[in-house]
Amino acid sequence: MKIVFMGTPEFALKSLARLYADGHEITGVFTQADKPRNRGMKLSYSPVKEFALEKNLPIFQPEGKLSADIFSGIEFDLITVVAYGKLLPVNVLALPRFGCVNIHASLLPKFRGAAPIQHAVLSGEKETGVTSMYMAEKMDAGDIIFTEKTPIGEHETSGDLFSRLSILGAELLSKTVREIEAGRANRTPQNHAEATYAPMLKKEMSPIDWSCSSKQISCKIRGLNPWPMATMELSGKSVKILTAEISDTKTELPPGQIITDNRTKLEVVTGDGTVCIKLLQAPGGKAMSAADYMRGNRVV
RNA sequence: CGCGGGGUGGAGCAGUCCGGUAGCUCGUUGGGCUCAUAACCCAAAGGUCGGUGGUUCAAAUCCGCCCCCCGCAA
Repeated sequence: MKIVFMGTPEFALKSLARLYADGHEITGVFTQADKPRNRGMKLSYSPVKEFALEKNLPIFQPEGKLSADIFSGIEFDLITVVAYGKLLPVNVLALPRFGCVNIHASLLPKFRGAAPIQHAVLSGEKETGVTSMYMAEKMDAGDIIFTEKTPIGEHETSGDLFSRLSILGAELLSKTVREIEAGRANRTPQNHAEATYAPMLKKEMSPIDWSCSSKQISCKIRGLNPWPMATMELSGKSVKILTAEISDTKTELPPGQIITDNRTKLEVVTGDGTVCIKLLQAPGGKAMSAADYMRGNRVV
């Protein structure tokens, strides 16, 4: 099958690599324009572009809105989109014979939008997954083809889920394309009434509100990891909390109160209990255990 | 040259502005105390202060260049 692949980050790379490995003819790879990134602000290629370069696939990096004429010189039966970062206008959706297929990292109709994985963790979901669908004009609102579920681990971060779901997503895309080719890909409309939205995360979400429940705080710490990370004030600095565990310490102290022996244990009172800070990262420094941190920094 | 923070015994930090004996909290090792201990007391080992060149009687500290780490930006 001749396929145009559209995607940008690491998450999409797994899918592209899978389609390539499946032997499909990738007639075009669309990815976001190169941007200055990272320390030094050097121009960097997206993971998808790196792969396309390596495999000598034709690369397209249109800026601004997509239009149908960009596709005029390309032969393709299907467009697949995985975390591309741009909306496809209707006239593009109508181009391919087999339609446009998208992999979305949630169990649609829940968590439509840019950050489905993080929001699944943030809201304390027991399970999430990946969905393949025929794309519609509205974002993530297309008819569902297949769904693959996976439980969210008790200690799992967004980053952990990202890597697991990128593989699940690649497998699901592989299966979806296979079934489309065989004419067995049915479409099931979403129940739009149950749709929820997962907007891009913001840095302002970082500070922890200790009046929330321990459970909510745990979800926040895991959901905002690896970016933008949950933070708290510690010895006058904004410190990132990498991992923490809900502890069973009983207390009448007010939320936000720090309980510590200044040596090994660092706990903070929440709305309904306490959480124990395990790994943290001070400004300018590397991640370290709470015990390491307390060797050189006063906490209370 | 995008902006900023940092590199000091095994760990985490202070000392740098204003050059002059390598410091703190831990850890490690040995000893002591104790019914006992991750607690307490005593002692010891462990450092080319990221590298390099320079200034100086003297550099962790001042100046030049280089390396590495972290954050911002997504």
